[in-house]
Amino acid sequence: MDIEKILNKIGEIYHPITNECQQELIANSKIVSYKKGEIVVREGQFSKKAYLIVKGCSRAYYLKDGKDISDWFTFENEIMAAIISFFSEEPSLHYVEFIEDSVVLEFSKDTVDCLSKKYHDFERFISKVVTQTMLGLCERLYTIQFNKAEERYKHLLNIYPNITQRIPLTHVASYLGITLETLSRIRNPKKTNLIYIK
Amino acid sequence: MDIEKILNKIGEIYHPITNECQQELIANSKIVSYKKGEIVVREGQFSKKAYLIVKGCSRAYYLKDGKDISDWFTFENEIMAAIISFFSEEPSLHYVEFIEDSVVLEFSKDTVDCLSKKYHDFERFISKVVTQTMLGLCERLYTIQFNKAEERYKHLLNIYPNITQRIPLTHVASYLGITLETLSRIRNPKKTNLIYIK
DNA sequence: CCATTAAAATGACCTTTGTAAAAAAGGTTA
DNA sequence: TAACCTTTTTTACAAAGGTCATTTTAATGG
Repeated sequence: MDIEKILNKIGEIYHPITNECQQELIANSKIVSYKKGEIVVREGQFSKKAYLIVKGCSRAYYLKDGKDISDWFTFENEIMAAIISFFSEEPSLHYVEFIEDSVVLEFSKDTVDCLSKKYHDFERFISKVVTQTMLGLCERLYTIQFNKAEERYKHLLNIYPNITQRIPLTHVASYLGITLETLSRIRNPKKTNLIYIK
Repeated sequence: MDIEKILNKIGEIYHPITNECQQELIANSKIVSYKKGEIVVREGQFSKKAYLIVKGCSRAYYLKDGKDISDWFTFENEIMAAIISFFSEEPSLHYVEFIEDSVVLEFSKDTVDCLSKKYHDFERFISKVVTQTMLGLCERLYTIQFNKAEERYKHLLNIYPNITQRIPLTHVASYLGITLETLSRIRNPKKTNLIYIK
């Protein structure tokens, strides 16, 4: 598995990382495999780790009144972190779980800070990641603010056409801010009412 | 009106800006006054301006099916921008409007980029602003994802206890993702049903 | 201070979505 | 393959909140 290739790939998406910097990042990271269902961060913990997904996928979720609510998903070439804990001095509200058997490049906030100081490119790279994340959250807020369940689901399918092949529907539903039952109704609409109108 | 004081203030909140950098920022900015109701950015425009509110307040909103939906508000010592247009090469989805007669320190994305390159402090300052904005969006998403109208309103009052003194209720309602009527019901609950139970 | 306009509250009604419980469909393992 | 467990679908019902029309209240300009 070719880490350089992946770093070049995400460099394209955000901001290119120089070779030297890539090497130093790799030197300060480790490749780790996780099994489906493994939880790497729990509520209340302080987690300063980031996980660049090489293969597989993961989700962040939190418990509200005991209910599991998914907050976001990350797939190949994306970075997962317990965002609040990673960027602030607060404990995590989120759990982070791998949804498939996964391989990740794991590195710490310390490494990020250190490389940011040393390599201007890396600072810009991180800044772009954060900016893009912010813009993504804007869009999600937009989607959720005044859209009906069905519009939200369709919008999600636009972005991740086959998300339902990889993520259980329960998680997709809570991510959309709706219940599993509502999602199920959307996916299996009834025709009866329409047919019997005289 | 003492701009240095305001820059020190927001420096405290995010990351301190050196005096030299402050001066250069001021030299590349201008103080502008806007009247209540003035719209400075419209949908479809490209806007690379940021507005540090010295006095007054503003809101960003968008039109969905012709309906005015407020997306965020900024008050004294906060920075307003048409976030999408400012940070990406996309045209703005938002309108930006001043809700009160306001005074702002106005500067451009070019100035931000230039100062970021020149002053490491400033780059960190901006990075913190973006990071904090991102975390704020996370929290808002959290509030809106699975909370009832009343909980959302109370949560907002927690953060901005007297927002209703400055922002019309229509805008507060759409910001919360609910209708004005629903907000009105929350604020003026009926007691009748409870009294007449035999 | 009145006239006019804009903002907010109210009430009746209806749609959407949540809740709870049960059945069905899929997966996994012995 | 049978037994078990998890995920998804289905149904009936209830609650929350949206829509529309109307009234009340507040704000603003002559």
